Amino acid sequence: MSYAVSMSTVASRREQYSQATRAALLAAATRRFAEQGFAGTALEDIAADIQATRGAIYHHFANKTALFQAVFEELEHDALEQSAAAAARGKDPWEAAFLALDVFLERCCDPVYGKIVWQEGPIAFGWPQWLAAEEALAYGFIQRLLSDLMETGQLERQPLQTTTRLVFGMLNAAGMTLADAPEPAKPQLKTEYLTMIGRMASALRPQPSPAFE
Amino acid sequence: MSYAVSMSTVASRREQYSQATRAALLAAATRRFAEQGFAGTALEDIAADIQATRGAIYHHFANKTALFQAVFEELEHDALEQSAAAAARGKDPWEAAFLALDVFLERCCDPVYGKIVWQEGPIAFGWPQWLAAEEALAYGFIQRLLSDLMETGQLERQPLQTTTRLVFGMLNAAGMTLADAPEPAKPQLKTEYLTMIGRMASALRPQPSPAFE
DNA sequence: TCTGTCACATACACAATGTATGTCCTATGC
DNA sequence: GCATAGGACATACATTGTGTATGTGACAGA
Repeated sequence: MSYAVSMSTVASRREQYSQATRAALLAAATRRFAEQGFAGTALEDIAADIQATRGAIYHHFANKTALFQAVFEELEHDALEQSAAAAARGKDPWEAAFLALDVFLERCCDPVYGKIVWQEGPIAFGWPQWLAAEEALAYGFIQRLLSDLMETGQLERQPLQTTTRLVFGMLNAAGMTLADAPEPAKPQLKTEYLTMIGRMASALRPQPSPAFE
Repeated sequence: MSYAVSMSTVASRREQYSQATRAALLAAATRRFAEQGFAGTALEDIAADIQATRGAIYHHFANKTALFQAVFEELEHDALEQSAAAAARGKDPWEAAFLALDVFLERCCDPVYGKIVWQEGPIAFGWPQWLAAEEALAYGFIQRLLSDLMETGQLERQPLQTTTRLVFGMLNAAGMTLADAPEPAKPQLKTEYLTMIGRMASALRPQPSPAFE
């Protein structure tokens, strides 16, 4: 190979190896956590997948929860980026919200994402801390979308927190269900959730005046 | 100890003592699980609360999960009974649903119920098994309410499973939030959730002129 | 080539669950 | 009454998994 110095600063040989094992650990942990859950996964097994020992894990991560958090944040960060990109393509706040919703549901059809972020997340962190983590991620994103809708008068001015939590709860349900569903049933389920969530959210439009769109 | 007056007919002295410790274990476990969570509670501590040892626990329950399940089912069974009683007072399916919702939200203001059933439940059982347990309890109850509404033409005939999961998801969010909320904020929050959930559910009423996009 | 340090491996301490066994007390048959 | 069986626990032990402390070999810099 060539002198591929892709990193900003010189990536010394040792650093490269180190980052490679770290990435491998993340990949192995992702698979294990998705398949066996957080509690059901022993760090020993993750290390063995890499042909390493738990020492490697504890060198790179403070503890089991920190490892899970790294996995979690990587997945959720990517998903959020995709949703945000989709939302940006919307011409108005409503279209933005629906585009984001569509991408989100699509993302949840990946069982790894759905299981880790929506099922195992609250288990690993505990619900309150999971919600706290989400405030900076999906939850916060939803809140901003809803806030935009309210500010522009396209959504009835309801208590923002409560509205956000309810929408979040619906997405939660959708995500978990899609993550658990058998592969062939997913497309059908996805459109069902898309429609129904849309209907419910539309109930909060100022004056439903159905004659006009 | 004095010669206690024999209570019910066939309760031998040993059985009485046994049932008393079992009940005490349930009470102690309920408190511990609610305060420290499932994972954060050691069986040793529960036993110590009763001035007993873990042997007593393992005599009455198969394992830690079974103990939690007993606590869980006791709470959820009572809550469900109250909701069902409220629903029975409704004159039509819609009123029944709203009365049940009101009682449910009130019940969630008890942090013990909210924490154990809605927060710790999925943690202790794992989400899929938690949902499976709920199929016979709150989840199943909601499904019957919605099914009634659809059968009588008071709710648009939407996919029942999907609708149920979404409503369940909203109740989930409401329950968790109320369980976590500081005491003085609860009444206000409760009315907010009552209103908003009502609004969203009403979006599924058959509309004379449905708006389409 | 020497040395310090980084990336791990090894070894150990500890906490918690679950199981196997022991013990006392109560109910019951004679 | 007494002997015996079984139930309600307590005690002791095995196992598993996390987290920490210490050791070691390779790589970078001098």
